[in-house]
Amino acid sequence: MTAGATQPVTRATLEDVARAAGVSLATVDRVVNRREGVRAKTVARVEAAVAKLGYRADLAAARLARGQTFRFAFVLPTGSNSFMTNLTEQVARTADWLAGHRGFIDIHHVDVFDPDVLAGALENLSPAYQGVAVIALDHPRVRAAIDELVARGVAVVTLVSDAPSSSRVHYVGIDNPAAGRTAATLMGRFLAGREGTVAVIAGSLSLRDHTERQFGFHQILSSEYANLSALPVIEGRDDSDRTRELTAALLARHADLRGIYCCGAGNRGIADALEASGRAREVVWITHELTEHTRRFLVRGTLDAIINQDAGHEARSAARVLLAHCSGEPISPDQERIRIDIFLRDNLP
Amino acid sequence: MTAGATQPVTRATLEDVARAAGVSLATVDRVVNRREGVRAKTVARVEAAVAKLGYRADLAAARLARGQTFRFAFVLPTGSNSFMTNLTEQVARTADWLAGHRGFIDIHHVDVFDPDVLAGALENLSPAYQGVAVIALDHPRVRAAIDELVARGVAVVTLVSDAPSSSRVHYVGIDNPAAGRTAATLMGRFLAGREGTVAVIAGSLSLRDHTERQFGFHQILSSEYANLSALPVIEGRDDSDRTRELTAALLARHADLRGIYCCGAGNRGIADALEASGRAREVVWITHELTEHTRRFLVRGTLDAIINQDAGHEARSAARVLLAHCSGEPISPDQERIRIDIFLRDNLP
DNA sequence: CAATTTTTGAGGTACGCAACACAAAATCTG
DNA sequence: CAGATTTTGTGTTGCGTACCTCAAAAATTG
Repeated sequence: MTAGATQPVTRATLEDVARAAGVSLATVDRVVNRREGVRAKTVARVEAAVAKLGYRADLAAARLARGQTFRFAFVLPTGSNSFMTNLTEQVARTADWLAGHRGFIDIHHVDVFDPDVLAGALENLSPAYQGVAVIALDHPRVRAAIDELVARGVAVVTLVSDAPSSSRVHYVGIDNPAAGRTAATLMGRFLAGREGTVAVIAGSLSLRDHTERQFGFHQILSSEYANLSALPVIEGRDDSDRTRELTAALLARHADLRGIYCCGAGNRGIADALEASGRAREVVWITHELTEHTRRFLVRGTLDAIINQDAGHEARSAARVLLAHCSGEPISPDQERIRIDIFLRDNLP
Repeated sequence: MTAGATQPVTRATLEDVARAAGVSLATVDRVVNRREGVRAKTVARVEAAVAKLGYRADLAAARLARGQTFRFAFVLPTGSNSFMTNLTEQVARTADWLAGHRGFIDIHHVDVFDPDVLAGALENLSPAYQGVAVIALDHPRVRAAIDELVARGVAVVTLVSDAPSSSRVHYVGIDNPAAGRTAATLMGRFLAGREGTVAVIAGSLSLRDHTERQFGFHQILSSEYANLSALPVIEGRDDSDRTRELTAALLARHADLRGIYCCGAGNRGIADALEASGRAREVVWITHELTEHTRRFLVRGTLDAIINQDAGHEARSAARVLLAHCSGEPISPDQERIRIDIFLRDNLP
């Protein structure tokens, strides 16, 4: 039958607590906001009343009274691959949402692949920002720039690509080595005992996320799937044309090529080369990031699986974390953990 | 270099808009809240000012001024399998969050597997609720109870299990046929051409979600993987002991059993039987819902993949949808879409 | 143009809390 | 017990919006 505690219809206010505890509003305010100058005995009385009435501060009223506003900068790449375009749009949507909560987001586009340019952008950021989200590069100058921002009291979160040795307060993104391991397990299981070689294509090995994925991939492939041997990593520079040529060469050179793992962009080139070779159905191809292109390749059967990070989730999470950090609220780690999504043809969103 | 529009530091208020449009605060209020009695020309002037200043209502202030509070009921099963226990906890956490936003959630536990009991519970729900989230059963009486609630102006969302023919405003959960298809694709690919039989274990075929998963699974298995033939569906009633015996019998009877797909609960029974048989590593086992148990089986290698729906996401999404619906705000479909997660050993959260 | 209707303005209150000033009471000190 | 100190109470203001009343101005009508 219907069970479950029924709560009061109206919420208790600070005044209710004051009345219940037999003290004044000011004293209750001192207790709840942990200001000093209240005897331990009185604190206990107030806290008892809070517990008894189930008092919860009205966040809307509190925010209004505090009257703080927040300004955040999102530093994103100028580059325009599908994932980054999508991420930018998701950040814009998040900005729209934040605008209703006294928060403003400015999007700054810089060449995040050049450490000096990126570090320079971070150094020149207006001091008006209370928080910064940045697609980081794990480079000394960038690290120093982040550390300096943090030292100035700015909340910095890294987005998609981390700088773990910096003092950023949070990393919003996936565990890239784990993503690589996931790809390797899928590859190994899809190939189920067949012998041959597997190619790994990265955008650039100077990108921490690509390197980490590649590392995770090799780790599992070599330890668990002795039937498969990995070819040396190829750098496609996230460019479709270059990647097409490299893939075509691979296919021509290695008759025993069974799989391709691409841990960066340039997927259109791979698809072209695979389909041109006529071996699209027999070669297992696994790549990252769900875009309109990769979706098409997956549906068509050229692509076998997509490892994805949800850009919308990342944008919202970064904003939430910055907001929570700046207003001293806790975050719920559960909600902010970015998952490694696996998409097959059947579970595409 | 650093580009990107820099926004004003302080947000525009209603007064700013009034000043800019050269009208009074009252008139601006009439325009933004779509009250009547304002000339079209004036409306246009005000709207121009709103656009120019980029005015956005301060949600905190608006909520405070409106002074509305919301009461929602979550109707959850009394049953205590791991997934439902987790869901209940996630709903409790969500309630905690909502409490800060003038919203209250009462959790009602009922036997959702009995249509009459569930319908009765819905019918007897206090009229004080503006919204209800329910793990539905697609049954005429339940449907009627939902329709009546909706007719009374209550926002109803179905959670985890849908009643598509009812007039609920939203379904928070995964696409179950697609989940079944996903499991089948994984099964087919992991078995990569081997011949044999595959068992399907459901909780009960009277549960819409189990039926739908099973349907999706068979659909793909029969059309794409001719090497595998599915055995008749077994009903384990989500009970570990019963499922253990059934699984043990399956293993004994079918030497060519290559895979097990479980679209319900009772996983501990399957694990026991599989491990006792000594065929745990060779039989591909795929199941639903990440729990402490299934996680253990996956890490150990007995279980090969988990199809999951994120209970935390579902609880939060249900609350957000109800809140948005009751306060007339739009929802962002993107954020409310519950994904079909695939977990392998490597991408466990 | 006067009478009527419509539109606009001025002003107020309330929401729940934060933040502050200052006075009153209680407690402690020598 | 006077004086100093700590603790508590009273009171106020403001945040930005919603919603209300009543009067003034403007537009429309006969």
